[in-house]
Amino acid sequence: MSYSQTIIANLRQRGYRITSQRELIIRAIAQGDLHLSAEDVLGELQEQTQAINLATIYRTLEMLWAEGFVYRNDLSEGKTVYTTLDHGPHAHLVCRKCKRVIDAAPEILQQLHEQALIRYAFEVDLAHLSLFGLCAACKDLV
Amino acid sequence: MSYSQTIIANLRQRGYRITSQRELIIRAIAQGDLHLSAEDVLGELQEQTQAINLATIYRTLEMLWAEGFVYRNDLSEGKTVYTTLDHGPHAHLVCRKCKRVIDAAPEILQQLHEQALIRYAFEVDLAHLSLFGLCAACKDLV
DNA sequence: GTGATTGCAAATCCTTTGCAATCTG
DNA sequence: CAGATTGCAAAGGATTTGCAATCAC
Repeated sequence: MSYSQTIIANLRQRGYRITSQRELIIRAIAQGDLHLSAEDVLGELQEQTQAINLATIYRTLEMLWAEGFVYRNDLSEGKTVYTTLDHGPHAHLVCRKCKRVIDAAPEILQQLHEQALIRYAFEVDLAHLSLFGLCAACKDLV
Repeated sequence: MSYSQTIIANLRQRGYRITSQRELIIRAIAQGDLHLSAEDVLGELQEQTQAINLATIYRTLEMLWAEGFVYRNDLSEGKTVYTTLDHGPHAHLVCRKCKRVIDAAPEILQQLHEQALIRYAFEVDLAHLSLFGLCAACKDLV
């Protein structure tokens, strides 16, 4: 069973009605490794000539988040982006000067994850990570 | 020298002009351990009957962040908050269930810091990093 | 059928911007 | 004095909301 189907089955079980809109939105967000904003989802769906109202997308994403099926991240770009839970862990390196966002490989988080577990029995949520700092270009300007 | 004075001296050195508005904003944000939004800062200043335009506060906070004097958190819903912390670098492990905050030793971030530099030439801000996840107690409940 | 969900448009909220007036160095 | 910074008001962009129409169960 694909992840989007898992989500749908669970939602039905919890009493939510599965409309064609919800199905499309869930499929869009569950398929990729991307971080999608509400507007991104709209874009994805419009490519398939499936017109859906933005407000519906906002409502659905909010619902999926509240129900625990997607993560919600604010990348300092002014808009909220969502990802599914099976999206592999990785960090966002957000430059505080030029606002560029670099997706970093998950390996750089390994030791942090291990050490937090060993020292504090704390399980760091790797898919939630946004790290601020300075990118190469901006660092050199200082 | 107080931390706000340190900031001011540094800014002057970097060619910024120190206006009364900037001084007030810096004092407001440097004084507490709180996370303040632009509007919060306005509130603080209005208590002292110091009227400052919100746009100025936004511009100043943005500048202070870009220059590395304040930390910025976009994790809370809706609006951006800022903080200064003059004490040593450390990570906050924030449990997303019970909201408990564990202060972690900076060493657990070492490899992450190094790897981000090596792979992406990205300098991660180590101080006042907030990492979300599950603490020991809450992990066992799941 | 009935209550949940959608679409639409207007409303809100946070943040940014253009520009003339005002200050700092 | 020159250029940086402010205030103001208007613009901008993301997100939310009220309400009638529509759809899932």
